[in-house]
Amino acid sequence: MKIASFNINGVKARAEALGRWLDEAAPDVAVLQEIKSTDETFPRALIEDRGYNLETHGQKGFNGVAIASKRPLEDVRRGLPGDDADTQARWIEATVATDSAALRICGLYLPNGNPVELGDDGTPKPGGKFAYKLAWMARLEARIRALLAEETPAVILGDYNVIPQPEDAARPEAWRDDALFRPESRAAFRRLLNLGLSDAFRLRQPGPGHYTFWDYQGRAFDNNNGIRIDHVLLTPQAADRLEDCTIDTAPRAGAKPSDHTPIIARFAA
DNA sequence: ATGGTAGCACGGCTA
Repeated sequence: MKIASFNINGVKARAEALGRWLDEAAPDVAVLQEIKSTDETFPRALIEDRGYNLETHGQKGFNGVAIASKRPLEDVRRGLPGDDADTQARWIEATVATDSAALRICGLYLPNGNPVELGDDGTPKPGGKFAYKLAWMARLEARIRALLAEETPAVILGDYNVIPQPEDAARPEAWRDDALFRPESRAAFRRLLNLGLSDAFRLRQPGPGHYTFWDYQGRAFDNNNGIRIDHVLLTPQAADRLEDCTIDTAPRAGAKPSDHTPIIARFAA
């Protein structure tokens, strides 16, 4: 059972690259971020013709998430709870039946948070993008607390837009004041782990040099000047079933790539 | 110091 996350940076621009990856990696479930498409304009045939069920949560121009699954998707929920005024499409979840137990899949595109704007007291400026990021992370924490209380296997994966540790960036000093690496962002991410979630990739692979995003500019991929910001977090019941977790760098090296590359977790049954 | 790249959609924002 392979479950993948891929920030595709525009589903319409990625038809060839995404199709190629689905054929080669053949994930059972793929959560997609930054589809940059409405539900109505999503090129569904790209996914469905390959035998996937598809649930989308899109918006025009920006953001947007989706779940593709070879098995049926049930109990689909769109939007992260906790703020009815939030119109950004960044969260979708659904249940996938497996041979052993049901898996809750939560796909997310966490706000970038730049530019970082702070008030005179050093706290995030209300209404700013950094404050929105941190507020979204607080809502995420609340949703994860509820998932943990259910004591069922849940996989919460996507583009977290957080560099957890210095070893997760080729040049951490370049990110020091960035919303992806600010202490507030890292602390909020750590709070999620401290609830009892596991970072699937770090359960299997320690050390520096493992990235999921390389900027389009400055030959960043050729120089492996990347950051690890796409993560697969597991409830304890999901971690019990983890077999491995790998970053698939092949799509980033291909033609007309996304600036992210997929991360894939494999589970028993 | 500036400009370097990309997507959406066709102007400017987002990353």
